[in-house]
Amino acid sequence: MSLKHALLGFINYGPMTGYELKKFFDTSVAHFWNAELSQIYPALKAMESEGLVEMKVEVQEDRPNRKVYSITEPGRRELLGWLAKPSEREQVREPILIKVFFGSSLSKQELISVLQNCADETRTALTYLQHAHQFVDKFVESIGLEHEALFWQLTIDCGLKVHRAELDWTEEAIQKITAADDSIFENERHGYEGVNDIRSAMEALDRVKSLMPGALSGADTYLHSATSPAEQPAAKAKAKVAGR
Amino acid sequence: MSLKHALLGFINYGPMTGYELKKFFDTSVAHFWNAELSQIYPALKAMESEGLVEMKVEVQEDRPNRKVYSITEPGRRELLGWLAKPSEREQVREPILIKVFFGSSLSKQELISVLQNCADETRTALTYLQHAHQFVDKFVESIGLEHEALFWQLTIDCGLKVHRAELDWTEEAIQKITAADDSIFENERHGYEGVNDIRSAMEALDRVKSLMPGALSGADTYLHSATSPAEQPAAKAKAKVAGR
DNA sequence: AGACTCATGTAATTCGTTACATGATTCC
DNA sequence: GGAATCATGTAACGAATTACATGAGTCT
Repeated sequence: MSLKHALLGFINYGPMTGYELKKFFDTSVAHFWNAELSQIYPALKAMESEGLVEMKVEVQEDRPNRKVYSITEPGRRELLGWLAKPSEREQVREPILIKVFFGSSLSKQELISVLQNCADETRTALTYLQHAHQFVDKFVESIGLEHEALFWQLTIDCGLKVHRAELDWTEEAIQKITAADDSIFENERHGYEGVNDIRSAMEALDRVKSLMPGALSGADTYLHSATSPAEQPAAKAKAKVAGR
Repeated sequence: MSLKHALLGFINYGPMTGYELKKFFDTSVAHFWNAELSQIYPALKAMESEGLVEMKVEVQEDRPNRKVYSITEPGRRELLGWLAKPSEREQVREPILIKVFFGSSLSKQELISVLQNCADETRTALTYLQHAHQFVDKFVESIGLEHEALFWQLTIDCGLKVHRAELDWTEEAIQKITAADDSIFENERHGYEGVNDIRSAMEALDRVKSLMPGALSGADTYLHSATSPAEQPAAKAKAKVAGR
């Protein structure tokens, strides 16, 4: 669970409230991690009962009281341990790729506008990240946290690179689709009746699989392979080695 | 909810069972969408009761009966409607970027090995996708579905481009970190006491924000902006225009 | 007058993963 | 003899989003 560790990371900068944590999230890691207040408050409570943080109430007259959380020694240890551990990857989920995958059901124009829309959003994201880069520069200068700048900027660089690649792909995809023969679209209206027999398709799958031993063995392996030996209890031996 | 639509997409190829759907998922869209059987079966049941698919039991002697689902007219309409609609983006969550963001707490060596590990995983994913590309070629040839090849390959191309960008970033990050001054690491052991005062940091944030009006306004905007006018009930007017 | 900021939460719901349950057959 | 394939599910749990609730103070 990364949320707790992200919270710990911020609280490690200095004691703060849930409300302030939300602000930090929104102005710094929003492009790769979101957290709602309704998630932050219970998380803090849980972390307190686990002894990772301590809470002190700051009484206020005119506004609601503040609950200020600070990190404890076990909390700091937990944070450092997690930071140094190899990263679990989150399962990718890209609705746009589902649309492209089944694109033969759409008209050429429909598919292109879906992609166009996608490209526009990516451009917006890129602009945002470029601003964010400048923002970090100014912020770091304003408060004197030059030692953090490298790390913060790196996360933005990652977003920029990945989004540029996405945009690149989207534009290329639009070109390829534009250039494609009309007959591959709107399959239903072209008398295309789907795969006549699913079972023969499945057999074809198996045939090709056996032609390429190991090729797709990674399907389930390559994603969740935070395979530090400690976490892979040898007893289970569930690894599907399939052909290697 | 994209899962239902992905299922519809496959069932649109031809009638099939939950078990077969899982196989198709694993050999075709696994790199951008995962689905467990325990999720597929209830989803199919729900879709049946919504009238999007129809089910027929195929009795078998030696093995458990098969429940074969086929798409209905409303189901096909639902699928086509969803495919043509601009795509919702899923919120990105990248634990690795949290680690980099708080990288100043680690030693240089620790951070580098986390990234090294990440690079290795990305390389594995790239290899997988290259195999997948060949796999699709052979499969398409074997069963004669040339009209689908373009779409299927495009989804793999996307994965390849994005992962190459990720790898690129990771390697660059490792270089930058290697080159960085040692003093920015293991901040706690360098007498770094965090941000002395969170409140002054928050003020600095606000100051820089007002210097760059609109710069970070996109934080919440740029992600979930599947802003087809129909879905944005003007009545709410919740848009945080903040400075523009 | 209406919206936004500060500051806390709870409850409901959705989406997804992991674990558990069954049971014959077939492959090594 | 043990594992994998075929074929269906349920139950528990976890993470995250959305909606709902409260209420004073400030900004436009």
